[in-house]
Amino acid sequence: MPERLLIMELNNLEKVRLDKALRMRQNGRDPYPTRTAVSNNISEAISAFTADETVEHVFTLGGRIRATRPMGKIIFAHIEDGFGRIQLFFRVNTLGEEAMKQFLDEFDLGDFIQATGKLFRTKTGEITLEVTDFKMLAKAITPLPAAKDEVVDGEIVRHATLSDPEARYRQRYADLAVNSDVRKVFQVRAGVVRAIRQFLDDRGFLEVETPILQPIYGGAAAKPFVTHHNQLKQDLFLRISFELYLKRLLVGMLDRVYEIGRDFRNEGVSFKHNPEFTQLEFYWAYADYLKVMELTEQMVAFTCDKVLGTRKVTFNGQELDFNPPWKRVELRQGLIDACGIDIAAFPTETGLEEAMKAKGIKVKPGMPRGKLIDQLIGDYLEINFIQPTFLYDYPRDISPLAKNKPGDPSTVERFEGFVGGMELCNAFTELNEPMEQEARFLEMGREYGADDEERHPMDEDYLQAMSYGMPPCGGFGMGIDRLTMLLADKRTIREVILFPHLRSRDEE
RNA sequence: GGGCGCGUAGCUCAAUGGUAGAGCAGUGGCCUUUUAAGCCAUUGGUUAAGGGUUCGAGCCCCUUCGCGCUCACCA
Repeated sequence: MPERLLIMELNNLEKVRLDKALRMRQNGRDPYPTRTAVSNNISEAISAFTADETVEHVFTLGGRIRATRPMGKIIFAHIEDGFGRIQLFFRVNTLGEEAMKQFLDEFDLGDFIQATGKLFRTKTGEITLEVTDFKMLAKAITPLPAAKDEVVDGEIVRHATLSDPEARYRQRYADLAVNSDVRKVFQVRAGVVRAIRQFLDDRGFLEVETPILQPIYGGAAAKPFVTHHNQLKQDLFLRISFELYLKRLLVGMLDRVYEIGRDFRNEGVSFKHNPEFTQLEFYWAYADYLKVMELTEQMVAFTCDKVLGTRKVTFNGQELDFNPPWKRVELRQGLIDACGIDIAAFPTETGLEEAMKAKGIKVKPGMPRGKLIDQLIGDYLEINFIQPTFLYDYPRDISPLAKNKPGDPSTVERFEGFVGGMELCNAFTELNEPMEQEARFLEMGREYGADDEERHPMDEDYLQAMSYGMPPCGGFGMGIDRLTMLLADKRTIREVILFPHLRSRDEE
């Protein structure tokens, strides 16, 4: 075994632990054995014992040492694995003095240990493993960033545990090892994805995968990340949405498709934005945005049932009720009620800009009308939609992929879902007319200008696909991270992403 | 990118411009039903990094790095 860890300058605590590992090896004990004899996880052992305490239960358990209480001739300790926590009881009568000394000399908090013995209850009633044999499974050189723990009312209370957000995100492994509530967040997250898959699979949707590396990006107004294929000498973009590829599949008669995957947007980070995030999109032939609205309510309610067992969710100190139907607010009327501006009365950006200025709203000059409306939504509506709410019927000029509302050329059939003051999802009746789609692309090109990174590039192959005929359909996109935030009661997206993006540390 | 705040021992936190401390962890002892066990003793610091003011800087000033909040940006 090498006697150093070259990547790290070891502090005193780490040197002591490394010395212990080296000493173990010298004494013929492997601090990192290849195999274990673990028979069950801790939760299984406890369940078996409580099911029938009259018979003898012998287990070999593995886990990290979380607390030790040596008391001379006996030692109490707690170990924890991914499923539970249990007390160990070491006694000189059963183990002998040498083994007791070995435990005290070689084992530290955070080490992985394997312990064999039978379960019993101490006189305070705690289920405990009386250890007859034990060995090191993996020595921890760096101490876990936590002191001891205790159990108060069934909850594990870790004292002086890692709490600096930067350290927690950079060393998420330590955060997870030490803060079991963080582990729960990611169980919720996995449950969300599992529930959504089940919901869509049950309704005949086909899960597909489309390119992440795209020669032309589209489907959203966002700045892309750029990369390069060396051999093909071709610039490629990391996708900003799946939309244009998934809708090509409807042309190909895959009538119901969905994808859960990663989108990348080269924009600022915030409590609800991470440069890469997980998105669900589905497309549904022969449906429209009204049907999608209903399916959305059902899907989210189903997810709540599966993951939390309730549709009433506490988020940010407020109770959210995910029972359908969600509140429905028409965009134009919603803005009239919220700020007194009727966007239909201002068909040009200059008119709308004047109206907003008249209300004392700060407006950056030269914004297209769509962006002005977007600002109104953000300022007056989004933050106030705490309970699940659909905002519907958007202006055509901020929705280049959505289909016109019949009889109203300035409005498209689009809705966004808001919960907890935050946009959760976005959906529309999909534009399936190639001539109109081409016109929209050209308009967007004019609106933003050639130098605006957010302009929609013309995707000629997408128009080619649509020209083969695309069935009428509804489409939908939702941020998985944001839904997880709501169900896990986390106010920042970084809490629901295992390794959120952080600036690189400058190491000289 | 702008504004405000923060960065002290492995972890959690103290410290009027005047000798950098505590609890836990660690180390050495005592202790056969404890549970943040207890008791005695004890190690541990380039106060994020660099520069400046001062007799003297963790504290005041400047620069840099990182993080947080917020504004801007963000279909």
